[in-house]
Formats: sequence, structure tokens, C-alpha cells
Amino acid sequence: MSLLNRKFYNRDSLIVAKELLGKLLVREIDGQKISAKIVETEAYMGFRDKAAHSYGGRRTQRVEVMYGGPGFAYVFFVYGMHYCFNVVTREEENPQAVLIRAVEPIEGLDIMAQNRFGKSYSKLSKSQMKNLTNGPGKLCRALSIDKNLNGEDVCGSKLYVEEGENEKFSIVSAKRIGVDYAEEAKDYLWRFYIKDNTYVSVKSL
DNA sequence: TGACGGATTTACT
DNA sequence: GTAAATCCGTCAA
Repeated sequence: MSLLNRKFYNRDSLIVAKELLGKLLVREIDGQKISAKIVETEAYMGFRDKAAHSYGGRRTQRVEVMYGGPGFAYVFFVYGMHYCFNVVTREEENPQAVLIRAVEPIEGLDIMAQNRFGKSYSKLSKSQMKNLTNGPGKLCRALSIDKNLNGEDVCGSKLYVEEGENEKFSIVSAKRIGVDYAEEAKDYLWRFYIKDNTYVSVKSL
């Protein structure tokens, strides 16, 4: 399967966010492989997006990665206990990113189950299976993504995205989650997800 | 150096 | 449905 190259990410977040749906997010740890289908994303558009960490050209050590060019991981810590994983888009000095909000587990189920609930996949309850990776903080736990991977090359070998099955699906556009402070930007339909997929974190508009 | 709030999750009622 | 958990990053001093 082909790996998405840096050019893929060097476009507006709105485009990349939509095109990442259905693709395969792969994580390799100690020769073990975990993969999951991307089912929900959000676009953060940088300078003109009040919800973005880089709004208005805000530039701190935390967001520096977003200024560094496309195809790198931006991992940040929220609410004192969770990580969120983004892929940086657009060229250097144009700080945009796509937040991966939810994925569908494909390969390495036991590793993910172990990371999330400390037991093998076959021992999970039905609700635990559904809650394995259906949220930005959850999928980071499941895939062992933390601040050590901040700035990691997503065109590299630890964490990358592969071309998916090219199956057909409908894309739903919706408001982003958890950005109520962002004034008019909170109503932008910059969240995208695969219609009817079980692992989408929040359905509705 | 210290106060404050958050691109969330979980366990409650 | 609501609320607690929990601590890093940011900004102001």
C-alpha cells in the first residue's frame, strides 16, 4: 500500500481533512503494527481561524511545529490528562493542521485494547470495543501517541498514513467540537466524518 | 513564579 | 443528563 507523501499535506486543511477520511493511520512500535481507518477529522486553518492555536499568527514553543512545514505530527496536551494528534498542513510559515478525532481499529486490536483498558481485545465489553478509539484523546491512548511524537515525521516509519481501500462513503460536514470560545469560528462546518460509521465521536450537526 | 483555562474522558446521578 | 479529574502551556508580573 502506498504511503501518503509530503505533497499530499501541503494543501489547505479543509481539503486534507476531507481526503484523510477512509485512509489508514499506521503506528509502529517495536516492530509491532497498529492500524486504524480515519473516520473523523477537523480542519484548523491557522491565521484566520479563532479556534486554532495559531490564530492571528500566535507563535509559541507549543505551536512551533505548525510553522515548520507539512506532514509532521502536532501533538498537544489538554485538560491535564489527554493528548490530541494533528497532522500539519501547508507550507512553512503557514500554520494549519488537521486534528484526527476518531479512527476505526483495523490491525493490532490487542495492543490497542491493552493500552486503553489493560486487557486483550476478546475480553472487552461491547461498549469498551466501541469506545476504543472514538475520540481524539482515546485514539492517542490506543496508539501510544504522546508528546514524544510531537514533531515526528508523518512521512516516516513510526507514524504514517497509507492509502485506504478506496471504498465509497458519504462525507458529513459538521460544526467542530469543544471550540465554543471561538466566536464566529465555532459555527464553521470544518469537521468531517464518514456517514454512519460507528466510531465517529459525535454525530449530529 | 504563579494563576488560569483547556481542540477531553469518565464516572457518576 | 452533569461534574470531577488533573496538569501542561500560556501569559502577566
